[in-house]
Amino acid sequence: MTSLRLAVQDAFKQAVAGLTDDPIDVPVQEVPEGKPGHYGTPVAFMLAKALRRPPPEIAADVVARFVPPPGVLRAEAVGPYINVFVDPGGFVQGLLQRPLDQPPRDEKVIVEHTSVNPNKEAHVGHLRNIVLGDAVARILASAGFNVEVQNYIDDTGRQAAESLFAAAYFGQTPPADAKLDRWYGELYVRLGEAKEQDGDAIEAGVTDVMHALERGERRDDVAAIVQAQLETFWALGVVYDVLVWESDVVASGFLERGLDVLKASPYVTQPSEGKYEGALVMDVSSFIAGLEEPNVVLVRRDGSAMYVAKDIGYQFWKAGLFDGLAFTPFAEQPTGGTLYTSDPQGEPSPDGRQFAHAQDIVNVIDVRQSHPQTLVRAALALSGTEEGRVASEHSRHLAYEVVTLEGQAMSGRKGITLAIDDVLVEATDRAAAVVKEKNPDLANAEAVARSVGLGALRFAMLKSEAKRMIDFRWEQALNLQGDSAPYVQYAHARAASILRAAEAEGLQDADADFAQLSELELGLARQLARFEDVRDEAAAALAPHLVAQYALDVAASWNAYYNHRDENGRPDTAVLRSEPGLREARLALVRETARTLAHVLGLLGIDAPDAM
RNA sequence: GCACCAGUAGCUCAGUGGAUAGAGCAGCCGCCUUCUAAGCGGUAGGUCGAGGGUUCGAAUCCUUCCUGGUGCACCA
Repeated sequence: MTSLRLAVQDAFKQAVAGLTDDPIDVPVQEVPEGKPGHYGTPVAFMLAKALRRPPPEIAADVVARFVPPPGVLRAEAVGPYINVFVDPGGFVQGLLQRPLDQPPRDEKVIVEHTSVNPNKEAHVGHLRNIVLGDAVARILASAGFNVEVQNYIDDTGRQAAESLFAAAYFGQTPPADAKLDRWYGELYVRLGEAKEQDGDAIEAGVTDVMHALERGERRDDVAAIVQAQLETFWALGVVYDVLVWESDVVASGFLERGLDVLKASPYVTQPSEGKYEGALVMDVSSFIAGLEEPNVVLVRRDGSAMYVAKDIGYQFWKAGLFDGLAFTPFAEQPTGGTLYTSDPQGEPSPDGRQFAHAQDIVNVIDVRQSHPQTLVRAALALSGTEEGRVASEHSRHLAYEVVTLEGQAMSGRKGITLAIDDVLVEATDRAAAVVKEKNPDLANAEAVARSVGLGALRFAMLKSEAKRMIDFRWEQALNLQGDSAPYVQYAHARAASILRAAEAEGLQDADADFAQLSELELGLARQLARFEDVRDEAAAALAPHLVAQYALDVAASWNAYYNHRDENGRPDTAVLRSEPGLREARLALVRETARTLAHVLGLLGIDAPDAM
């Protein structure tokens, strides 16, 4: 809440305190369009029962007792509501130069996202995961958290083995200029088809490669695929702090140590007879209600661990309960920072960096994995350790719905996909065509086209709630008008253009006369003032769509202000043609608008060009 | 069968206890003698899936039902 709204709330509390002894929460909300006042409260309703009087009477009483804080002109009872009127000039001034990020606080949160199997190129289904995780990480950082982004590399899984084996099976070696994730992905699909004729031999070969992977023998091959995938993620403007390889997690003994902890739990048993004879199972019925089958297998009869068991060790490590992984730099990321990787030859704290040891854990994984994710949290909670219980409570699964392709489910195995690389090219091309048409003389047209195309794409993935299904259609995903990133970017460019002209004219902020500002400016300023609430709510709910929707709101308010006309239909908000004094005050508001728009877009990982 | 998610304007979606339920797209009517029309204004369009309940107040909370999606392996 802005300081002004807090002050209004306090003043209401003071006024209410004389009427009742009970401490009462006083909500302060925006007054709807068309009603008198700017901020208001329905608190009179809440007092009605205790005071046994009608709300409008109480509202009048509260108004009589209300002492306006600085910046507030007066309060007025509007029926049962109590509304206050704000001084426009003071309000705008209070907004200028406000910090848009929370000061850093000593609370670490790990965001695990992407985690694409290292055997194929990423498609638009993965795009949602990547963009969502990246936006959440940015929002959490802005809300003051110490954020560590992890990308889990499942290098011992079946998929990686299949792609590597496919190359050998078909006798292929990658051409020098091949993008390896795509190259292996195509072979992976071909191998799937070949299984129908030659299933047994392929199965044997894949198994051999899986064993080799477990021994760490094909690490370089997998790393080459990971490198190729990273090129795509970097092109999206996404960066990571550390890659965590499954083989390293296993080799570090986290699996065994996790299992040792669990074996001491009363919920974990190894039946000597029946359906689960010889397996290690966990009874999760006390954690998950309504299960037909309360037992979950952690370790198979043959001694091999299930995914859930492996993940428990990884989650324990994230929470700082296990140590022992070593790290080494993997790459310098073009968009900033060193990317580290787990590596048996590395060191525990390279360059003084300490990984894991997080208080909060966010796992960005699609909704179909909700069940196994719940099992992992159940295992942590039922481990019988206090640390496990805490880790369970502080880990959240950010579940997002799947992306379909023109109504069809995507499938890497069947080759029904749309690669991010291809979508990026198309997005940039479409944006470039529009830039050329709208602004043929634009200096850095190519860079702007990239920002606009990528922005449109990211925005399409973020503007709705994560639990909403997305059907990818070109026209919608690359929409350059309406509810889209380019709409917001354009609003920003417009503001930037005014600021450039003002600078060329040598206008000085010091000449601003804020007293000349009116209701017109206040409307826009109130929109800007919502930012802190939106940011903190989005961080708490892991909900970037709130930020995206807010970006649209700010752009719309600014565009409405920009185009405003008086009763005679003449523009009455032309900043640079305003009277001196008013002109500079308006300019300050425009600067604040541009700053807010750029920052909000930044939280979504979207550029804000100064011209387009 | 059990569990989770969704159902709001023709379409795609915002809005999770407060004031006449909002936006984009599609439709219709306007606005560039321009601080960038990738924009703005207006108009039309809604039994907020259905029924019951809680509340001064419900799209929002509870409950039953309907429809659609997903999940319930010694896979991940």
